[in-house]
Parts: sequence; structure tokens; C-alpha cells
Amino acid sequence: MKSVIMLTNARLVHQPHDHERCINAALTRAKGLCQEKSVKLTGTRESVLSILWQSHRPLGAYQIQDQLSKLLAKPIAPPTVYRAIEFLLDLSLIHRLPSLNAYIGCPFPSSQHSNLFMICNDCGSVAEMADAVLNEVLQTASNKANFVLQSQSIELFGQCPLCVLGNNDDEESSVV
Amino acid sequence: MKSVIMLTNARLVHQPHDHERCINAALTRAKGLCQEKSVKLTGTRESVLSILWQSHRPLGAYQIQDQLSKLLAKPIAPPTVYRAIEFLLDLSLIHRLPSLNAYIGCPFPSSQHSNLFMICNDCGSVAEMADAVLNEVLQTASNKANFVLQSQSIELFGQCPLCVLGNNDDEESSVV
DNA sequence: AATATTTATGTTATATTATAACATAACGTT
DNA sequence: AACGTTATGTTATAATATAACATAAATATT
Repeated sequence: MKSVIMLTNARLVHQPHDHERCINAALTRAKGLCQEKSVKLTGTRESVLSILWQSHRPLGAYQIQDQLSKLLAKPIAPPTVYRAIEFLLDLSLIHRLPSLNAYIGCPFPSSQHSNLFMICNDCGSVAEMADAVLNEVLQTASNKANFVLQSQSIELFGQCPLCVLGNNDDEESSVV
Repeated sequence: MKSVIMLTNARLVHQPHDHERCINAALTRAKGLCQEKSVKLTGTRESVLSILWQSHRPLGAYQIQDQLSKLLAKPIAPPTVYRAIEFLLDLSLIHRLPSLNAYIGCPFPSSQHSNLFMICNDCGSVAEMADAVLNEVLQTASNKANFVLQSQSIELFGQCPLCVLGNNDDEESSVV
């Protein structure tokens, strides 16, 4: 029996929505998780998380740096950014998308799940999905090869529903 | 009806074998494919492909550069390497592993297949697998989200059979 | 409260991966 | 041979990431 059949933020990502709720929910989750784990969500870390949640598009480390510098109104060096990223990655509050060298907020941290991402080649939006069936298939495939599966990175590239419909006129700005 | 149920080089990768055959087969396939497509497998390109086939471990661009410089006995600049890489990637003679910023020879180019890689965290070996069931599941997942799937990158990390058994003493050198 | 210890951040420098831009050479066609 | 095309050489630099050490802030210990 599986605890999770499927979990995704795809519908949310792929249609207009009250994005403030996404941001608030993410920050609330993060605070709870940090308390739970007795680690500190410092100002810098919270700022980076909040920056990553400004949209459903991933940001590169140096994009984060730019925004963090503006937000804090002082110059920020790369190590500061990468340290915050590392902290957030460790808690699974964010994910790294290896194909893009970019980072994105995780919509359901603390739930055990595979990281499947649907990346829109047009607008750059990224939706995450956890699918029990997929995990089983991957496990089965690994078993066949006597490979002991420890972690995985699944990136799907294509067109999101909005871009398929062509309604996504200004693709660089339309995805919140 | 599927043309391919499952295709993998996992058994080969994960056990001692006559690796010369791997190399020769890869070069032969490459020549055939290039002829077929009327493109040229120049010396540089063939050298890079051959370097990538020296083992079942991926190499970074600058590792390729080192080896290419030695092989050709003259200094090689990055663009030369990246051009050869691009050429080989376009023909699917090699793959890029985004998580590793590294490149590896493809054991079955010209067959339509998803790129699933099983990457050993211990010895660094990489086996490739094409699985029709997996592709279906990914297609289904995409459909559920109205996402039009165009391409994918699937990387599995874990322990290969040899490393699980602990027989892989010198892990850096044991995987041919 | 003062001190020590740990944790987080600042700072400087540099490693690693990848590409842009332009020059030259090799090749194929007429 | 002259031409256009394709491939490679060359130089410089962009983009991503980390090492190493210094300082500061927070927490614990006395």
C-alpha cells in the first residue's frame, strides 16, 4: 500500500492563480520544517527561498545573487548564495535542476517523493510531480539490472498546457 | 505494439568483458551512421568518440581535452572538444549526463529510446537502459498534466552490482 | 556577565564548465 | 584555379561553482 499515489503542483503552475498563497505556504512550511529539525532559517536563507518562490520558474545561482543583492541592498558574494542553496537543498525545500543549472522551490517538501520535473521549453515554467507508479517502474528497472537505486533525477522537457494553447503570449513574464 | 521492450548494456557494464569489442562496435556503428547521414566522422570526432569509449565511465569535457591532446600529441583548445561533442550528441552517438557535466558513449544509437542512466555512486560506471514501460508511464504522467512531452533526462544514482558485492576493490580502475 | 564553542556569514581568490568571435585551413564543386 | 562550404585553430571570456581563510553572530559553559 502506497502513501502517495500522485502528488503534483502542475495544475497550479499551469494556470493563473493567487501566487501570494504559494509564497506564503512555502515560507510557512519552511519555518515549520526548520523548527521541527532544529535548524535555523536565517534571514539570508529565508530570502533566497522567498526569491525562488517569486515564480514557478527556476533561477540560476547568479540570478539569485542579483535579486538577493537588491533585496538586502548590499553586495552579496557567490558563496553566500551557494551556502543558502545548500542548506535549502539539504532540507529538500528546493531542488536543483541539473540540465538547467538552476534551482526551484519544492511544493511538497518533507514528503518522500521522487523528483520528476516537467520543464516547459517555451515559458520556462517547472511543475513537479511525484508518482508512485513511476517509482515502482524505476525500482523494477533497477532490480532487473541488480542496481541498488539510491536517488534519481527525472527531467521532462516539453510544452506546458498554457504554451500548447498559445495563450502564453508573453512567455517570459506570463508564468507567475 | 512496441518495437523495443527493453534495451540495455547493464550486464555488459557490470561485469568483466572484452572491452575491445565495445570500442570496435561503437566505432563501426558510428562510421555506418555517419555514412548513412552523409556527415563526416573526422579524425578529431572519431578520436573523441574513441576516448569516450575507453571505459564505461563518463568523462568531462576537460578530461576529454587532456586525453585528446595526448592522443594527437598537440595542444587542443576547449572549442575543438566541444565541437566534437556537439557533433556526436546531435547524432546520439554520445549522451550528456547533466548531473555530472559529463559525456558517455551511447551503446545503441539510432534506436529511438529514452535515455535512462544508472550511475554508480561508488565506481562511477554508467549503464544505459531503454524501457518501453517507463516511457509509457512518463507519457501517461505528462498526459495527466496536459504536458506535451518532447524529451527527457532520467538519471538514477546508486550502487552497481559489482560495488554492491564489494568485489570492486579498486573502484577507480576496475570498471572498464 | 565573561568566556569559550559552535554556527553563520563575509571576503578574496580561483577552479570548472562552456561559449563567442574571428582567423585559418581543408575539402568539394564547378 | 577560384569559389563556397565545412571543419578546425586561436584568443578571449562568460557562466557556474568552490576553496580557504577571516570575521561576526548566536549559543552554551563557566
